[in-house]
Amino acid sequence: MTRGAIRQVAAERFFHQGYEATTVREIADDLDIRAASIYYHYPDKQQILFELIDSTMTLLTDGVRAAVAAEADAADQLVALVVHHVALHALRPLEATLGETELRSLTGERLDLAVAHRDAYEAILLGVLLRGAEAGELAAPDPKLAAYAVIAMCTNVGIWYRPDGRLTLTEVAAAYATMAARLVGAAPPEPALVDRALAQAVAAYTFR
Amino acid sequence: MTRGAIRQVAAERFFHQGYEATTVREIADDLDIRAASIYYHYPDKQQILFELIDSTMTLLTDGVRAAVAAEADAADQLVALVVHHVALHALRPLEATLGETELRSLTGERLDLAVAHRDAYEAILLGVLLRGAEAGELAAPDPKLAAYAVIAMCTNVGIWYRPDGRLTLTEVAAAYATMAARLVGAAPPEPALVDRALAQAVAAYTFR
Amino acid sequence: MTRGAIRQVAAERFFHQGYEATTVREIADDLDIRAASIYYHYPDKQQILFELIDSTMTLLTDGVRAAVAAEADAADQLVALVVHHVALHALRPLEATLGETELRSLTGERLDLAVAHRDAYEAILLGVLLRGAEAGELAAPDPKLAAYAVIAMCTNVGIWYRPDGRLTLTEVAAAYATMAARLVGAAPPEPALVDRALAQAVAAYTFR
Amino acid sequence: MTRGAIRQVAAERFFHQGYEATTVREIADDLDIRAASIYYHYPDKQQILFELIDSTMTLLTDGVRAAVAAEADAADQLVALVVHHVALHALRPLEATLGETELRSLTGERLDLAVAHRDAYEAILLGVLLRGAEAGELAAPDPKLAAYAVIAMCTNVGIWYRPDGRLTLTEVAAAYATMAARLVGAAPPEPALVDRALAQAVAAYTFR
DNA sequence: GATGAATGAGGTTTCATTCAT
DNA sequence: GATGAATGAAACCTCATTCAT
Repeated sequence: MTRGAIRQVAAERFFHQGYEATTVREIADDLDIRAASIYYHYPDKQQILFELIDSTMTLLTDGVRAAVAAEADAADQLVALVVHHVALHALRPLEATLGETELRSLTGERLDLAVAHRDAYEAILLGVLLRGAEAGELAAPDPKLAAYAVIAMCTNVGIWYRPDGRLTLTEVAAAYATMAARLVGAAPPEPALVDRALAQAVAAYTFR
Repeated sequence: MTRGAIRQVAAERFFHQGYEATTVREIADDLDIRAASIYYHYPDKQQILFELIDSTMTLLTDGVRAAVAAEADAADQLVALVVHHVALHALRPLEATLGETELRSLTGERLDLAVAHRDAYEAILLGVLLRGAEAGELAAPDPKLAAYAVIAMCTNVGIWYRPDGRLTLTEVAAAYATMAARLVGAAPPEPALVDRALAQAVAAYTFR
Repeated sequence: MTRGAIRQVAAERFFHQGYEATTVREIADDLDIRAASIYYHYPDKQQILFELIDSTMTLLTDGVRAAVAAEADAADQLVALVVHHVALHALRPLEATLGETELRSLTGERLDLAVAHRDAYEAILLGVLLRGAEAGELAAPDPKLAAYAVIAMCTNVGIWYRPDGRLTLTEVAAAYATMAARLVGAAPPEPALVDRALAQAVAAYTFR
Repeated sequence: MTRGAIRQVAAERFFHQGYEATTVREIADDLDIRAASIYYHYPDKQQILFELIDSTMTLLTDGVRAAVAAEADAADQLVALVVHHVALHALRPLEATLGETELRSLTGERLDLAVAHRDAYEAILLGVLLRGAEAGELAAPDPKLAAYAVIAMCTNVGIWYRPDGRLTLTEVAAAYATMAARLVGAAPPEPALVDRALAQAVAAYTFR
């Protein structure tokens, strides 16, 4: 479907050049259609970005919510969340990264929606860390800072991960789960937990 | 000096709106001068961005190199580096963040220079982690990933830190040093080490 | 019939926004059909305007010709013409006004036809005034100017008249007949004459 | 001055083609400058139209207000107003006509201002007719309709008047003053009154 | 009869940049 | 040092129209 194809190539361009530096004509050229045709499918350029950001955020939030609910301990919940976050950014780096880097190009209601979405996501992680701190399971110097740190380091995966790189996705996910766990004073996760969460995540975030 | 004032307000705009979304006229308006006047001081818009990025990267690299050289253990070197990185991004968030978010707007030789600079900086951190791993002091799952993770999480400070926020710069620096140390399997740093490194950093990165 | 419905809503839009500012899509939207469907019924957008203008001009010219022929005195002929003109613009303001305001959007042969039509209509009025002047019945300062003035003032009715307004159509027609008669130095018309002409006009210009 | 020259050629185009059908490029081409240069002088195309309409309306309102204040009888005031209105539309047909035909292309605050202006002008005429009716000097069938009729017929002058036409401006003004006076049941004006009002109007509305 | 999809042409506007003063 | 004026290039977006289904 043309609509999806437009989102696809737009994601590629937005990721590499940025939203502002990408022209509608470039997107059209990539698809061998004329710029005007883009406007049959989308009301404006920003809507393409919005749908990219919104759908990916929904995907991640839904996946993470389920993964967190499936674990009992805060430490395990953190691991599940990290594995999901890393997996999404490794499997769909284009779309996933836009939610961070191109948010500022949204305006008005679209910006409000995306920001609300992002805040809700951060609240999930913060909730885990706070409950873990109360239960004495986790010992981050400061839960809020730890939440920022974990999200920042995991989001970064989208920028350098390559499917054919030095490390497999499993290795990367395990490494980040370990780093995140240690960062908040918890023991490294059982490999089985990482594997289970990763299987879920891969199933949820792989398309086509 | 007008030249510095231009950099100042440009940094503000680039940080909040992005380089592409900022117009030369906006920068001029902020200074109550005319857009044409900008071109007496800078050959083009990109040069403003380049100087902002280049000078800040130099500042950080120089500061970090000295701080690392002053410590013997890899763990202490990591702490010193983290404190410096956090301090720069807390004290000069505008310029420091641009090196990450707006790099892609540089082109040609200016891009090459900035990328080389960034790579050199990452090499410092990676060197510390590798030596620490060899010496058995540090136990990151993977030094390269740990380097990425540490940089990403510390750079993020520039986005949320406020001088009048909930935590003092000392508390933030200590928290990040602790998180970074734990992340690579080391013990939390001595407060004295953090204080010493922070004092250096504040002296180096505070102007005017 | 769709063809008539298209003319209907187009008239509404053309009247309020102007021909140029009205899009084919707006017309289609008003009818809950797609823009492409318009082109099954009309070869192009201009043809809709042309038919609107042409049919209304024909209607008026025919009506006026008959009404004028039915009276003997120039003064009575003028009154009959004014009543018809006012009645058409009051009863069918949308279409009637377009002949004045949107003529310039026609081009080529369609413009020629419409202009010829308009000139023929003006010639009827001018003929009445000239014959009245010759016969000593009327005393306009200048018949040509009087013709322009009478048409302009009567056409204007289409812009403000509302069926549920302060004055009835009969009152409006009588007022304009009086003003037109006086303007050319004639006595105000017999009410019976106005009523007779108006009855004819209403019968001719009311549809559906 | 370029600003004035832009208004000048824009008026020409707007008058003949209509605002919507006129492109910024056409205006620029007429002046042998590039389309972008228009935007150094005007923030947008609509502002050109607005200034054209606004300045002409101000000119007319001021002129008419003074002319009306200078006469004692309602009949004389009507004559003065008609002479001014006719003179403006004869001397500056382009700008004067736009206030009628292109008002609908204004939007937002600019529309509100222009409409308020037009209403204020109509109120002047209506005031004269109402006072004349009360004093028994005038006998229009309906003052409000008479006001509409007078304005419509006089505005129309802008469309056909040519400086080198069959009639001089004095003759045209006298003819319209006579028609307007008769239309409201008054005697034709003294030639001296017409001449006096016309001299004022010509002085006020002739530039360059 | 109707329409989904596409598009050529072109419209308004923006913007970095230039240059004479 | 500064700027008024201008502009080439190009951006986003609109719109009447076409055509295969």
